[in-house]
Amino acid sequence: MDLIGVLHSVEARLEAAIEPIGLSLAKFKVMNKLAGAGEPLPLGALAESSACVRSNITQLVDRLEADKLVARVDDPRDRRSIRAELTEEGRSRHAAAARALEEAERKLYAGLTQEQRDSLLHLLRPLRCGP
Amino acid sequence: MDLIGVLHSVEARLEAAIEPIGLSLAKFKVMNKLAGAGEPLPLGALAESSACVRSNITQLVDRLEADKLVARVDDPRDRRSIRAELTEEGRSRHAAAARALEEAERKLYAGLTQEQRDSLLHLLRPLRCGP
DNA sequence: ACTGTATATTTCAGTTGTGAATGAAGTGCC
DNA sequence: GGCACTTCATTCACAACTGAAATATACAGT
Repeated sequence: MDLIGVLHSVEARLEAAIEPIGLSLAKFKVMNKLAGAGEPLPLGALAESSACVRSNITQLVDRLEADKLVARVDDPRDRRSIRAELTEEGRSRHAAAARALEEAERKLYAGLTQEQRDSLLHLLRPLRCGP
Repeated sequence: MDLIGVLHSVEARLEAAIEPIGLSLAKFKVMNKLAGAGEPLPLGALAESSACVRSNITQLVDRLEADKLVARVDDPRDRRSIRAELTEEGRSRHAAAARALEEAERKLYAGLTQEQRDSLLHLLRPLRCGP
């Protein structure tokens, strides 16, 4: 149960790192996928790669669109599909947040040697996904 | 999978373990403190020991009260204060959830030796509560 | 006793998540 | 072509959280 405490404290630290940029971890994760893809992505693909429900992405993109960080673009080939695209402002805010997160992650792991980080991840592997 | 991802999946497994009992992890944690104290606790004390904001406890207790698992009792010594108390049903549901969580935790750690569990917790310690 | 000030809870608005139900659009089969 | 079936996104209602503002009570100091 202590694992959960660590989770929330780590998340809070990362969240705090990008708060001055006006982004949350949830918003950053979506923007990060868009930046990585380099092209507009369908909302369903975002939901799947984020391991969350579609309606969650709908609402996140709603807020990102209100922030003018992403735009919805229609897909001419499949009129059901709607793709999300980073705006110019979105790209620069994402870049700033990525730098801040890198720095925060560096500080986070500062208490561990590279060897310890590796064995931490190795020990965690058997915990993920049910038996 | 990264650190955050693994820890979220752990949380989801624990959540799933008590879902059949009709409890969430958030509700269980509050009830666990009440069961541990053995007496009604002020909502402010619950908020502090849960490391969350007071309004969150207000709403959690609202839902627990609607479920008839917890009751609000007035404090005659300080009429600002309201204390939460487990009902009979609350006590038995808490006991059932505690057993289910123990079992889930046992399964969770099944892939690791006792030695590995110890070193996992030891490695996680420096990640909490940043410098 | 009165006037601040601090404390305890609540209320409200907003973020992030889930799951069920809806509507719109593609796909396959007869 | 018409029908069922799936897939896409959205809407709605709710859970769990935060933080700001409101309310009620306690407890000073004067």
